[in-house]
Amino acid sequence: MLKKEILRKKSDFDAIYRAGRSVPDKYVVLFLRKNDLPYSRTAFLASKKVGNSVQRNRAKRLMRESYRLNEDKFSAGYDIIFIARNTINGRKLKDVEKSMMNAAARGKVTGR
RNA sequence: UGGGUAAGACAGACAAUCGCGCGCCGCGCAUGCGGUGUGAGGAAAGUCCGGGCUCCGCAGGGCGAGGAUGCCGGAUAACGUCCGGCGUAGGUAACUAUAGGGAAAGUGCAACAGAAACAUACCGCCGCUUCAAGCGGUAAGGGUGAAAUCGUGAGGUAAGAGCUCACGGGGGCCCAUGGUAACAUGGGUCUCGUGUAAACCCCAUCCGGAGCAAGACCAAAUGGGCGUACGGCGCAUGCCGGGCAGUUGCCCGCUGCCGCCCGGAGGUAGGUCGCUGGAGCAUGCCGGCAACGGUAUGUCGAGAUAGAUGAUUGUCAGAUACAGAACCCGGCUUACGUCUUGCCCGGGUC
RNA sequence: GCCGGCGUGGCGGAAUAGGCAGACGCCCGGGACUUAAAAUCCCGUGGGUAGUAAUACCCGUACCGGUUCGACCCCGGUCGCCGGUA
Repeated sequence: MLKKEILRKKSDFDAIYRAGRSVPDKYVVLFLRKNDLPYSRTAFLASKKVGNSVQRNRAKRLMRESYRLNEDKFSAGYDIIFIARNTINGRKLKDVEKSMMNAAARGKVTGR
């Protein structure tokens, strides 16, 4: 994942939360918005509700890995925020991956 | 074999495939690509103490305020930490805990109860005047309280009282012995009424403040400010003049602009440094009961910036709790899985 | 990451140089008034045990210890919540 593909500006986050759509699922919630760029940008978040720093780190890693394994299935040109829910604790990669793809399909960002 | 107690170790390993941060090498204008090396903890946590480092303040020194610490000796860069002792408390024991200076320097407080809480006489007892009652003596007995004039026995007395004596207990002072010391043991002598300083306070020692979001450097776009280049009138939209450009070359007229550009400053977004080689780690030897110190040899073990260690499968008998570096060290405290060893108490067997 | 503050019944909030915890207001429950309700007035209101009851005892100030005769208060530690800081 290249550096330019990581969301980091507060203005970008605000734009996505304000103008984007949200798609909840069992373990993750997606916020997404078209960005008019030839590539997609992503961010992986886990709030303090998820748990301590070890649990938050693991949640983000599982989401990042799920996205990496399925990156080719996503359409380009979207800003996507992946947010972990506290139900993610103790889950395996396969569960998270399934939940993410489920949400992505309902958000209509897969295809191609 | 059951229970207890103390000390210590580890924190899954290996293989395969996919993937991540950083360093180095090669290729490439570059985004990058390939190779190779390396990559979280014993608590990384809480932020409770102590230092380094940085900025601010400060001539040097002293006094004061405020805060911290508080048996003795040692260790250390320093500490409220650690080690070895002493006293006290708990435990059958191994062992553990300990903010443990000063209450005859002063002040405050001690609710309720009780006569009285720092000086005191309610009941009682004794004596006298005397019917009750009053006056005086008394601290043995009763009663209150967390706390009330040392305990037991004898003498003594009107009744009593350390008033006197014996034994015991506490405290002050002096002496001797052991110990660097705290202190311990023994003797002599004096005297027998509080508690609280994690209440104010006194004494001794220590402390300037803020923190890596400290701080240093580079620095875009847009807007604004300054300098240079444009004058006058008007509060101002504006008006007059001047300059430049366009309108075919020139003049008038008309239109547009009053700058573009340049210089330097500030410093936002962003970036670079600070950023990891240090009171470092490992092993051996020497000194010390120990904490620790000295010395020799070897060695370099994260440095991210939305934040890098993950996923899947297999094997090992089985398998992981608490938990993720964010400037760096020394401690303390708290959370927590497994294993080893010493010691203590009890039970069984020989 | 760093720096501060707070924690008391169901709720908001008192109690403070240590001495009867829960004042006061709201909510809630019961009663009066009313045809019924609202408003108003009166009473009750932390938990447990024993008791027919009056009442008695024990535990309760986020949690765990310490100092003290005695702790919401003083001291140490833990947990949770809130705020500030680029």
